Amino acid sequence: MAGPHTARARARTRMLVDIRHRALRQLSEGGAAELSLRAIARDLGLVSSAIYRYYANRDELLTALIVEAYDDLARAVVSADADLDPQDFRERWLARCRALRAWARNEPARFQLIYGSPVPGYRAPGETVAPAGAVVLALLRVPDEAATSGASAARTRVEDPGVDHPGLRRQLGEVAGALDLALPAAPLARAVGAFAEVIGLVTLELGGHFVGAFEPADDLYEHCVAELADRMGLRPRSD
Amino acid sequence: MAGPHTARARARTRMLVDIRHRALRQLSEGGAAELSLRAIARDLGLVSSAIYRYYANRDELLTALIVEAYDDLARAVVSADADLDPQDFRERWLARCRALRAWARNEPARFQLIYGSPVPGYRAPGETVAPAGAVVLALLRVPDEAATSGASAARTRVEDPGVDHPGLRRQLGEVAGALDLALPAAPLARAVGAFAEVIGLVTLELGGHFVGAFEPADDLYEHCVAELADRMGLRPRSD
DNA sequence: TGTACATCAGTGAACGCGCGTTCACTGATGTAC
DNA sequence: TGTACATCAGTGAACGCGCGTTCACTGATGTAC
Repeated sequence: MAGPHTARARARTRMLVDIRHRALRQLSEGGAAELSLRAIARDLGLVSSAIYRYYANRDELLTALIVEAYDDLARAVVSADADLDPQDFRERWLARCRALRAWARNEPARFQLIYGSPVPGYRAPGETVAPAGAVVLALLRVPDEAATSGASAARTRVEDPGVDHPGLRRQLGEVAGALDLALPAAPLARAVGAFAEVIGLVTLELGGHFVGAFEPADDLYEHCVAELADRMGLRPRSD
Repeated sequence: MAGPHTARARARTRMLVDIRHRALRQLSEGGAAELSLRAIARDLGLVSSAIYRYYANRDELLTALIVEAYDDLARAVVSADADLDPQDFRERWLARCRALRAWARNEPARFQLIYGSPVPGYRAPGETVAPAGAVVLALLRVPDEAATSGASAARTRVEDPGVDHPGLRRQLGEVAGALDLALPAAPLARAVGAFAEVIGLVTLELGGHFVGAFEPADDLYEHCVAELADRMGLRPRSD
């Protein structure tokens, strides 16, 4: 990351940032399909072809934006519980869920970029997989730590019906391995379902599906993520 | 719907259908942002301006496609349990959830049109609200009927913590009124959460977020909607 | 410290493409008497 | 049953716009000796 400290190198880094910055403005105004290299160049006072000194083509810029969005979101979620008691898994879960929604509402275009409709003509390269995983992990880490830390895990495991289907058990095992999670199959499946519900709630809210029904959706979201905490056996102040 | 039965009227109806049909093909190839009136005209062997005899502009065509997508999806979901025992609420819930996913996988572009990122430059008119409600209703009807039919409702209501927040209770009451549901606040909130999870799971699957993890996602989906059934107290063969 | 050469950001013109929408028009279909 | 008029589907040209990408180029910045 250090790189050469010539004036030219510094100017280049800055230009790369400026390009992404203008690109984000465009995203927020018209979605990923409207993203235009020519418009970015225009905004920056450059001739349209100059952009190609920085990004080889439109897809490369999109990939950079997607990776950065995943990174930012994961960072926002992970840091949301920094000031909380690490053993208070329930409050940590709630804080992280709130952070996800807050980020999405603050940057709806970036949320749609990663969890919305696929961008027409864009094929996500492999390099987006790891950053995407970081977001899931940021949420699943909490029930995972709760499970390994004892108390709540024991309770849920007793009455747990388990995961019937062997294919799903295998998939869950591999996911646990890849994300370095210790959660057994059943609670892991439950956590994945919880993640999907969180994404679903935010998607519906941003898509205007709660207009005229849950508006604002604050209380609904709060209620739902609390219930998800219940479902995952996250009790307050486990000691 | 009958209208005049002249040759001209029949030709017009057919043309309207053909236009939407070609539009759907385009959607499935490039998403809503790529939808082009000129391309549709070209496909149909018309001059570009001829389209305007049928749809006043691009937004009007989009609205027609959106309304039709909601209608189709709602119909697919509602009819999924036609052959089942009406009292077997659990199997009916599973059948309807499976139908929603099957429809979405079969017509991903149409699913994204209604639950994906907002179409740039398009502002949904009021006439899309009712059809959108029909889809939610198609899923929530099952736990609602289960509740009014006795058995399972009694059990859940006893140990139910209820909905704390008065604002949310009011919103839930209004939604219940608008959709003609008898579910009390707490189970209704749970059902809305379940709907969000279903939409979230399908969104994640279509968005490629399960690639390399839950692929295929059949078992995960099956497991999650079964757990949602448990959560809503939908037991098999309630009698 | 100064010079010769290599790097590379930015230019400007061009290629070839697509879009939504308007408008005056032709000619076939439908309606009223 | 036949005629006069109104309706309306489809034409073709045009307006004004935007896009991604390539290419040969100029001139400033950086590097090696």
